[in-house]
Amino acid sequence: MEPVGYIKPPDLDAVFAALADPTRRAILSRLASGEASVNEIAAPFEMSQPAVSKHLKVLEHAGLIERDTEKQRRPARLKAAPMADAVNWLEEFRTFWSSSFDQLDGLLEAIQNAETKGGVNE
Amino acid sequence: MEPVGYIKPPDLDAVFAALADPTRRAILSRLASGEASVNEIAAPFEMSQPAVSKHLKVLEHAGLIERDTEKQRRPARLKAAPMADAVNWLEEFRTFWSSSFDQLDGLLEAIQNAETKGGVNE
DNA sequence: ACTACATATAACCAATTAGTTATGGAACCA
DNA sequence: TGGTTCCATAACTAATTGGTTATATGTAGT
Repeated sequence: MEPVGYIKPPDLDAVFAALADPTRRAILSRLASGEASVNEIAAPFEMSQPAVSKHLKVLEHAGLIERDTEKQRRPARLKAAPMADAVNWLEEFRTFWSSSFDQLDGLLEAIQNAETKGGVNE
Repeated sequence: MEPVGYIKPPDLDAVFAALADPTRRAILSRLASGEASVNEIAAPFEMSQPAVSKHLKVLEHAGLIERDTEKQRRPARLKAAPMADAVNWLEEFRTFWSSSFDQLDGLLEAIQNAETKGGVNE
């Protein structure tokens, strides 16, 4: 049994890998407007139902969806929490893409990092 | 020649795939504290230099790093812009992970989405 | 009991990935 | 000139991925 208050560390490998496929991103977008059955999810895609079931399994494994079991349908519902983990990791780099950092071309970068003890870690 | 003002569409496939590997994320974190040569990057890892060169190629292809050429070194520097594209895509789902959306268990979700015309797309 | 439906699973396949070792080539040092 | 350092490339391999078709399973309808 897990200790009370246990929080599983975000599996960024699985989350980013799940997000790396356009079909899976489309599925997530679809689920943002409500849960859907496998066939409903599969309809827009030119691909077999088992292929979609596989994508759903990848998404579920990454914690990005949940499956229900009602009658013979197994609807999927969005679980966006792991996306927050992904964004949290990316946010550590915000400095580097905002405020036209590229123009400074790494000048401030060196200075700034010389006086911060910490760093960007996983 | 490209038209003036042309903006290449973000290749989310390549960006997310590049981020899906822990070695590559560690490399990006390393580069956040300044550019580094291939050997400097490779040092902390228990893996051959060619393996690291491959990772760098993946990161470069995703637009996440740039390579210089000075003397015989080929230092890599962080280019974080594609991370902003990734975050932008993820931000569309912020509603679903913030404000304890999970507790509501999809109740508000259905209502809210019934009255918004648009949706979350790629 | 038979049929249709919704989904999962198995077996297979081609392409990609992440690593390896071996080698090549350019730049520096003596 | 010869050796060393830095890096890239080639060739190979094992594992993973994303798809297929065929089949199995559970549920519902008649």
